[in-house]
Amino acid sequence: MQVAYQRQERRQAATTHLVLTTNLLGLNVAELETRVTLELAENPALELETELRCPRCGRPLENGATCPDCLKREAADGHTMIIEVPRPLHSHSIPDEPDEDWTASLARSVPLRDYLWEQLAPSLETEAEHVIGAYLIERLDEHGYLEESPKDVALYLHCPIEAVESVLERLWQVEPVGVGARDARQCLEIQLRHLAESGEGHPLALDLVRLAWDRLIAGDMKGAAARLGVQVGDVIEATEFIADNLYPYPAAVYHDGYRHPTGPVERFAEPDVIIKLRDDGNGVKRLVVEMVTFSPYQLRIDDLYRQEADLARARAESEGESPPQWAEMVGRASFFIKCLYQRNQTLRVMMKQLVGVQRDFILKGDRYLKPMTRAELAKMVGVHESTISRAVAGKTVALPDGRIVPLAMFFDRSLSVRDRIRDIIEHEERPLTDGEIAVMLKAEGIKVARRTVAKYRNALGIPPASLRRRILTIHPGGER
DNA sequence: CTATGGCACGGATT
DNA sequence: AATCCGTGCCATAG
Repeated sequence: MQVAYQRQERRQAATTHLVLTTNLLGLNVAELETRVTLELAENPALELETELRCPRCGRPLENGATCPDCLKREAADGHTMIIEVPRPLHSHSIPDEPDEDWTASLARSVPLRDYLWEQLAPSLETEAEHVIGAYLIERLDEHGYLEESPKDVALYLHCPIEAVESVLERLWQVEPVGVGARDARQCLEIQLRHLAESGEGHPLALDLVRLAWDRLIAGDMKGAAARLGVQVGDVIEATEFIADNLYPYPAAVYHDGYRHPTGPVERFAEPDVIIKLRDDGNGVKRLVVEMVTFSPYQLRIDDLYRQEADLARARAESEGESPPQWAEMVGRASFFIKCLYQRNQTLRVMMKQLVGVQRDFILKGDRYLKPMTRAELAKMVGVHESTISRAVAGKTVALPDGRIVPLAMFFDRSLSVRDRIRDIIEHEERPLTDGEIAVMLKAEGIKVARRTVAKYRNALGIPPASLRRRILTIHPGGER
C-alpha cells in the first residue's frame, strides 16, 4: 500500500515538471537535454545551430569550447575560468582532449540503472517481464539492494509471484553481481554462488554466510566454527576469502563520500560541471570550470520566422488585433533562449564563487571542505537562497581526480570530520572507542559529541571498536 | 561497568 | 512549513 502511494507521488512530480517550462535552472544536463529536444520538436520557429560558436564572442569554432582569445582574457582576471561546453544533442561523450585523467573514469560512467537494464533486457521475453524488470531496477536503493519482497512487487504489479522471482533471479546474475539482493547477507550468498558456478567458490564461506551469519557479523569466530563443526582457523580463512573476493555493497557509488574499497568503480550519470586542473606551461596551475550545457548561442530563431513575426506583430497592433499563433511561438522561442541564458549565467556565477572558496577541497580532498551553507553562498552571489537550492539539486560535478560527486557535497557540513574519523581509524594501533575518537578530534579543534562520532562511523560503514580487530568490512551502516 | 545504539528534542537549514 | 542534523538521555549488550 505504501509502495503504491510513493509511486503515485512520483508520477505527479514528473508531470508538474514538464508543465513548468520556465524553470530551467532546476534541471541537470540530462533533464535539460529532454527539455530542449521537446522545445525543438514543438516549436517550428526554433532551430538548432549546427555550427558551434564561442559562447563569449559568438565566433564560429571547430569543436566547441571557447576561442583562444576569450580564453586568455578569462585567464587574466583570475585563477578560475569558466567555459561552457556546448553539448551536441544525443551525444554521451564529453568533447575534450582524451588524455586528461578524468576521462578514463568518465568513459565508464554509465548510470547504474542503465547499465543494469542493458544486461537484463535481452533476457526478458514477455511484455510483463519487461515491466517487472524495469520496476525492480527502479526500486533498488543506494546500496543496490531491493527491500521489497517479491510478494509485495507481485501485489503492486498485479502479476504472479513466480514471474517476479524469475526475473529477480536473472537480475542477480547481472554485473555487478549481487544487485537486487534483499540485504548484505543475501548479497554475499549470491556472489558466492556465482563464484561457485565458475569453479572459484568457497564451500565453507557459503555455509558461513548461509548458516552462521549472526555469528559472523558479531565477530564470533568460535561460535561460527562450533555451529558448523569446523576448526576456528578454517573459519578465519573463510572470512578472509569473503573480505578479499566479495563486496557487500554492489552499487558502491559515492554515498556519504564513502566508496567501499573492494567495490566496483562508481557509476554515475554525466556530470553537469567539470572541474579540471590545468597546468599552462609556466608551472601555474589553474582550476578550470567547464559547464556541460546547451549554450544559448547554439539555439536560434529561424530568420524567416523572426522577420515575418515582426511584420505580423506590427500589422496586428495597427489593426487592434492579436497576433497569429505562429507569431506567439516566436515569442515563446526567444523566451526559452532567454531562460537558458539566465540559467547558464546563474550557474556560472555560482560555480565561480564555489570553486574559489572550496579550492582546497577540490585539490586536496574531502578533509579540506569548508563548511558552507547554501544561504551563505546565496548572499555572496547575490541571489535568493531558493535559487541556489534549485541550482544545486540533482546536479553532479566531475572533480580533477576523476570522481563524480553530487554538487550537494559542497555543502556537506560534516564531510571533513567524517574523513578525519576514517583516517584515525585506518591508522589506529588498537581499536579506538567512539569516546576516544571524540577526544582526539577535540584536540584537533573539532568539537563533536561522542554520540555524533558513532553516527558518522556508522555512516561510513565502519563497525564499532569491539568488532574491529578482525577484517570485518561487512556492516550495513544503517544510521544516517 | 563501559561502549554503543535507539529515541526524541530543539535548533539550523532548505 | 518541512526536513535535516547534532546531541543528550536511557536501555541494553558484552
